Amino acid sequence: MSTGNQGPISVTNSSINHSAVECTESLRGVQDALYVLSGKWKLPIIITLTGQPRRFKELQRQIAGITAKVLSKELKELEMNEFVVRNVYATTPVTIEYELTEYSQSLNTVIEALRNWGIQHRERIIGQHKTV
Amino acid sequence: MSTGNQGPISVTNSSINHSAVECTESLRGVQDALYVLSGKWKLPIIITLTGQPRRFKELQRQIAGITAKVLSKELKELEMNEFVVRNVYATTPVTIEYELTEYSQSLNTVIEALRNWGIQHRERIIGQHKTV
DNA sequence: GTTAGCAGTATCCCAAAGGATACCAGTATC
DNA sequence: GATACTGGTATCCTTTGGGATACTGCTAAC
Repeated sequence: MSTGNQGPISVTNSSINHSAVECTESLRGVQDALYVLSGKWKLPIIITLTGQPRRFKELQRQIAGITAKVLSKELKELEMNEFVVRNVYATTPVTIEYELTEYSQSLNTVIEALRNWGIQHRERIIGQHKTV
Repeated sequence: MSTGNQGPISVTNSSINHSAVECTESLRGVQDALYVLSGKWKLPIIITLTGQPRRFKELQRQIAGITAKVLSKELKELEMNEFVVRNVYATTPVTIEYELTEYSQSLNTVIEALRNWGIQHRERIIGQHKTV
C-alpha cells in the first residue's frame, strides 16, 4: 500500500478477536495508523500547518532543527497519505504552499486519544520515580 | 522518562492550542504514546499475551519471526511501561511467565481508535489506486 | 553584476533497530 | 553420557532514519 507499510506479521490469537482473520485485520489497522504518524517530524509538521498553509522555507523556519531533505521527504509522505496538498501558484517565481486537507481532520480523534493517554502515562511513570 | 523518549521538539503554534505550553504538552503526549507502541513487535507481543500469560519460548514460538534478542528487549520495555509483569515461579527449573497488567487495559481505547482509523485509511488509499 | 531568497536535490555520514548465529548454565529425558 | 529444552545473553551484520553540507536553476533586490 502506498503508506509503505510492510507485509503482515502473523500472530494467531483466537481468544480475543473471534477469528484469526479479524485479528490480523485489527493488527494491520493499528500498524498502518502508527505508520502514518511515525517519524520524528510528522506531528510537528501537521501542527505547524494547522490553521494556515505554509511555504516550504516557512515550514523549515518554524520547525526548529528540521533539514530540507527530511522536510521534503516527510511532506511527500504526508501528501501520499492525503493529509497535505501541495499547491503551486504561478507567480514569478512560483509560490508553493502546503496545506492540510479536510481528510487530515479525521486524525483528530486518534490524536486526541493518543494525547490523553500519553499525558496520563507520563504522569504515572514519572510519579512512580519520585516515590522511589 | 523511562519510556526513553527524547527531549522536546519545539513547534510554536498558538493558533490551535491556546498557549505554547499546552501545545508542547500535547505534542509530547502524542509522541510518548506513539513511542510506547513503536517497534515492530510490541503489538504482536501484547496480542499474544492477551487472555493468557506466556512463557518466553512460548511467545517466541507463537510470534513467527521474532528472535530471542528482540523479544527479550521488547519485553523489558513493556515491563518498564508497566504493560507486562514477569512472574518467576520456583519450580525446578524455574518457570517464567509474562503476563499483561491491568494497566495495559488502559491502552484499549487508544488501540481501538488507531485500529478503526487504520482500517478506514487502508480502504481509502487502496480504493483510490483501483480507480487509477 | 553580486548578493539573497526560493524550493528543493544530492551526497556523505552516523546511530539506532533489528536479524542471524552462536553460546551459556541448569535440568530432564532417552 | 548424549540430546533437548529452558530463559535468555553476546557478537556480528545489514538496513533504515535522520543530520550536515553542498549545490542547483531561477528571480528579485541592491
